[in-house]
Amino acid sequence: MYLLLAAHAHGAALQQVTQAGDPHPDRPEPRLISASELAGVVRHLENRPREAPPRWIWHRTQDWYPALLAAGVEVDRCYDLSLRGNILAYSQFAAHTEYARNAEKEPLDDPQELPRTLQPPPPPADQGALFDDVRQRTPRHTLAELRAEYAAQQAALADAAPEENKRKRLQLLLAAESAGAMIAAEMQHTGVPWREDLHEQILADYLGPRPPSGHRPAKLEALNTELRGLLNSPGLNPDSPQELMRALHRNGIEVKSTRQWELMESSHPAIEPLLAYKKLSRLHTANGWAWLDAWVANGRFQPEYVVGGVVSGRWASRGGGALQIPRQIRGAVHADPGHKLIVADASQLEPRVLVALAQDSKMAEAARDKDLYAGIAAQGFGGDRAKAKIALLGAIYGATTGESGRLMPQLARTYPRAVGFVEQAARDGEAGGTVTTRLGRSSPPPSEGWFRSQQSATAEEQRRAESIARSRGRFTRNFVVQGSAADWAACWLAELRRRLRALRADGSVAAELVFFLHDEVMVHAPEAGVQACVRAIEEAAAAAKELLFGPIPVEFPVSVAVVDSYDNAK
DNA sequence: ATATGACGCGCG
DNA sequence: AAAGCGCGCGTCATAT
Repeated sequence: MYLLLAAHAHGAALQQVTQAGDPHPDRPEPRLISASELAGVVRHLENRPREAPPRWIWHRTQDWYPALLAAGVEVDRCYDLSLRGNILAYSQFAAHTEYARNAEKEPLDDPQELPRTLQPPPPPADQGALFDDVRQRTPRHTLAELRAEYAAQQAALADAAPEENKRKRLQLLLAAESAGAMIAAEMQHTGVPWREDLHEQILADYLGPRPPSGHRPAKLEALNTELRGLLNSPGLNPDSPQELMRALHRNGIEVKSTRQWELMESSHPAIEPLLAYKKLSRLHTANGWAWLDAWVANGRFQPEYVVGGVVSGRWASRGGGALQIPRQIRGAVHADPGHKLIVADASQLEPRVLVALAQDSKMAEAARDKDLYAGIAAQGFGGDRAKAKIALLGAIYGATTGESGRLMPQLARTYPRAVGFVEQAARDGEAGGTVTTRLGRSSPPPSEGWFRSQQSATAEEQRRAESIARSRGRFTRNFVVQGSAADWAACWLAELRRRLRALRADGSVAAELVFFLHDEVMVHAPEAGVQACVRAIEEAAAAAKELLFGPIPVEFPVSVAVVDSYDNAK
């Protein structure tokens, strides 16, 4: 059952449609629901006995789902038309379709002009009078408009490239992306279990007692005093890179920047306290008491995840730096009493994805090892694991200089297919072309300005043009691997959500997904349910591999840690 | 006073 | 040790 949900004057409008997007012949007429009724109606439709839950079709999951979750209502499935539209508008698998031709494509160089086939968004259905003026200014999508959009997307999908299962892959990507949108809202609603007392203890250990706001903590103040003495700069503010640079130069420390690694080249006695200051200062400003006040409440850290926030398909986040929780404070992420944190990580995901994409059977042999880098080292680098890792990551990122660049020929000799694959992606990008992930997410085309930049008259312009082209080549080279890894992770996450919901539904395990970071998930589970969850995580990983690549001999192992505290996970 | 960009550093 | 990719965010400095 496919149910369209659109904002309406005082609530929502609901309409049953066919899979293709036509009004359903049995019940073609829309149904109007007040905002206060909505959660109850959705709950009812989700829980009808002996009936499969509906597939909700809405413009943006973020506009509807948070309010439903707040009312205690989860939904099983949805299509997020906005996210689907963004993929379909660019996907090379659907480039020939009418949908792609009609989509308003803006170059992605300007983040303000992300293409939205449905723009602007309708306001949340449950917002009060505060938003009334906004509502009047932003045209909302009617049911008819949403239905037309959905029908157009379905038509594009039906018309997508059939060869090598590309259509199926694209369909899978659209479903996984929509599942991701639900998961993002659910994880934000649940939040990461966060012990404020443990966080405060960590801060006290590193920085001293909490200072009045606007003041440096004791340990930072002491280091600052020491620095001022050692650098003969009584008024120095080490937080100012310019001041700091001048003070360093006055003392004969000739650095071009104040970056850590450059400072470490010097053996001046001020360097050690300076690096210590920078480290602690970072903790204080990024994840100190102010952060705790702003982002943690009632024992939970509830960041917003932005699905589709990265062109490669990775998620971004807003608020609290959710994707950068530093190791220093991971001890504050702590399971509730009687619960465990299950932290699972897809080992060496991107290199394994490259193996599968390139169908490099030689590298696949190395990937049979639990430690892929060790396998590569044994085959082509005289057992030197560090070298093998640097070489392989360099191939994925497009390293040209340094050790990584020097190791490339050696890697290419042993693995011509894998290296050839990323080289081809780089050449496509350098030529202004587009590359596509396993499931059909394509890189944005270059802007017109990019093509203009490639037309050069003078030798100087030519050099500049080549540098810009190479930079784009590094982007597309990385895009296919990072993006296909994101494809895999999206399927992993969606499959895991399905399994955890099943465990919850049969009453056996009340486990929740609480965190996701590119190739890592965290599940918060009652102790008795840990084994079932670990199984679900591993099964979901195997399912994701099968969905993307079918029965190929490449493993995607996950390493699972069952811990009380996140800092014990790795 | 507020917006913007560079820098530096956290994460994968 | 950083490098080659993708991000968010706090700070300082500068422009408006």
